[in-house]
Amino acid sequence: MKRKITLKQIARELGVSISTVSKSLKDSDEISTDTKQKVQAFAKLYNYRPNNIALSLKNRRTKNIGVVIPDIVHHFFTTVFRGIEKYANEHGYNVVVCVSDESYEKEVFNMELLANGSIDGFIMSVSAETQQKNDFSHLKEVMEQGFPLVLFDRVIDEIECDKVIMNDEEIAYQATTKMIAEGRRKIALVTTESYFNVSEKRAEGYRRALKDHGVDYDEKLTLVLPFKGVEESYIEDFVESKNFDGVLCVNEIFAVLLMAATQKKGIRVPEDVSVIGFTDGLLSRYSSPTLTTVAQHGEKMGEMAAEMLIEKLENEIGFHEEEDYRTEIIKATLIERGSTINT
Amino acid sequence: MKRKITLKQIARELGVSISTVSKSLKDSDEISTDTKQKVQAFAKLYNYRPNNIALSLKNRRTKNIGVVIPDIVHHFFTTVFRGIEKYANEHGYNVVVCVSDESYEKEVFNMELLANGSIDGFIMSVSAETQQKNDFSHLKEVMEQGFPLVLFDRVIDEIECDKVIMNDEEIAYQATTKMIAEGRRKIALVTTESYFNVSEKRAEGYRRALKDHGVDYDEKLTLVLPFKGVEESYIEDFVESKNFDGVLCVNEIFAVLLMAATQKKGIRVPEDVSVIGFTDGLLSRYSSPTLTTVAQHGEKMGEMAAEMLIEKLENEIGFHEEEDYRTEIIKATLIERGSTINT
DNA sequence: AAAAACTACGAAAACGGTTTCGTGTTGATA
DNA sequence: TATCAACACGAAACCGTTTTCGTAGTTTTT
Repeated sequence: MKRKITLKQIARELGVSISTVSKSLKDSDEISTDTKQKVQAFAKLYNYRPNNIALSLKNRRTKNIGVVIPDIVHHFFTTVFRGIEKYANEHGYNVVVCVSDESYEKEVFNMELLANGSIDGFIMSVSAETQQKNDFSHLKEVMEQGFPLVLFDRVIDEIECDKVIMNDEEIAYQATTKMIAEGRRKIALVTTESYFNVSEKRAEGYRRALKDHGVDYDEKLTLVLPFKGVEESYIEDFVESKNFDGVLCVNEIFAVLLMAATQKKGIRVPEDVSVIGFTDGLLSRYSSPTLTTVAQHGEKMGEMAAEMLIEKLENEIGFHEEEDYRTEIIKATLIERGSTINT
Repeated sequence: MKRKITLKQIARELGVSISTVSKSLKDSDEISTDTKQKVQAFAKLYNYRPNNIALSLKNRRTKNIGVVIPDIVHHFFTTVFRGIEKYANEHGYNVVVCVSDESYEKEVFNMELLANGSIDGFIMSVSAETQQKNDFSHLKEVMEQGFPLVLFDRVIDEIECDKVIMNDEEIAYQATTKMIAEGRRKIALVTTESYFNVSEKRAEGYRRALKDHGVDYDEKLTLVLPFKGVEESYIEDFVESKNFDGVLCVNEIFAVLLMAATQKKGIRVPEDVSVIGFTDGLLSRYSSPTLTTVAQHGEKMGEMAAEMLIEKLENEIGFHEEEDYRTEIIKATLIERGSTINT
């Protein structure tokens, strides 16, 4: 167990001062070529690497970014995370992840922990419980302490900071419009209880599309499912009792369940009913028929979020002009597969 | 932008020394009750929290653990990660994640980065490329530097360290046996190119089950698919040209693709063919029919790995007895669903 | 009343770096 | 020859803690 070598040890070994070693390794021209070469050779031999912790303390920056997300076992968040990690890594940052598990308390706890020096800034998507409670003091707190914050997907209007969101309303509009173009006139919506502003946005796009194209909006054709613990019977009952020829689902699970329910009843997809979902995950790609779905480009969102955060971090070093916060919109795209009639 | 308050500031404000403040906050009995109360009240008022970086430097431990995995957009790794994060968080550790993306170079690079003080120990699953190259010097390196290492799933026999694996051979044996019990006699295997020891283990279990039950092993009934870029036609061709009444697939994607191919050809699952996969992800739960599959209990693996690592970390503080490395086996279980005939 | 023992606190080292500011030794300049 | 700049390096402060050890001042002991 040989601990990593330090400047002090090199200095002692070579009979010079710590400063000389430090400067030599930075190739400072304060030091003679001779000495520099000697030090550099020695350092190389012993595979010297500066200690990150010491650097962090000195520089007051850790080169770590904190990611706080509600869930990691979830395709969308996973892809966003992938984008963050990728961009961060390419730019010399490491990523510390905390999962809030949709809990307000864990979210607050984790953020406080990270804010005690572990990271330079936050990227997060707030938990369901936090959205319900409508309490964002922990976010304000970290911002006041000078931590840059980038919110993605589940963002908070009342917090002023950088944000990355999707064009939920618009893409739902497009998806609905596509079904109308196929000739569908009785289009259903399967959504979740909506303290999620994203679900709400999607519903709005859906309704606007109906309205714009002169299709009647029937609120009975909207099925609202609970956030946790969806039972298949909810969907089967809906399929049984309602009459529709198109469905927009706010995630791919609902879409696949719905396809299974219709098919079970002998209703064919896409001949009798068109189905469009959200999230381009495994389910969409491998269901039968394959699912036409909204690709959210999570990885791109993650990269964008990381880019915005890192830009703030690097600029902070310079002077502090007026805060200007951006909201970037990542455009979702509709991927046409087998559950709709493609033109 | 009010930076966090430090001991020094409290000391100055209260006209005492830094040591006194530090001791007061630790409720040391070196300090008079009076002073302690004053300091504690002040610290509370200004919400003092010790700086993690300074603590790390002082204590030579970061309370961070490094997780290096090949992929995060992958159900199994995601669940393992979830387990790690959960256990770590409950025990006061944060988790830094690096994704190797199946690349040897990234794996080495990330580990070196993390080893410069960012973390206290590693949990990892080696990349495909590393397994191919058979070069594990970076693992030996970090171990020599005194970092505890826990390997999971894709472990390396030649590295001596703590390990967490699944009983792949045994569960494949069980799965195959189950199909034999159903009366299947022509059982196929769909697997990946096998520099993955896990795939190999599964194949072994499959073969042993056939042998033990007197079923002929026909090597033509084994389909080996590439690691990346599987095309559906490979599977369809296999279904077309071979004759089988049961299939064991080493992951759920292969299983779902295979079910789709058979159904397309008019072969029914499970009436004509039983199908069993690995990984209890969304696909297995929402496919039609639902898939009988091997639940790998990734979360449990993650928790176990974290537990083993943290135990090593906390014990290190004491004295260093003989190294004793454990290999824990997480028992996979067979989840019976609609793609097999359940008894 | 002198010695011993507490009490309550501060100075300083240490963790591992970076960086500013001397300073002794050269060689060149006036 | 006295002065000065350049060169090459070292001392020390600093980042924010913890912890050991020293020490005034007070109290107890003999």
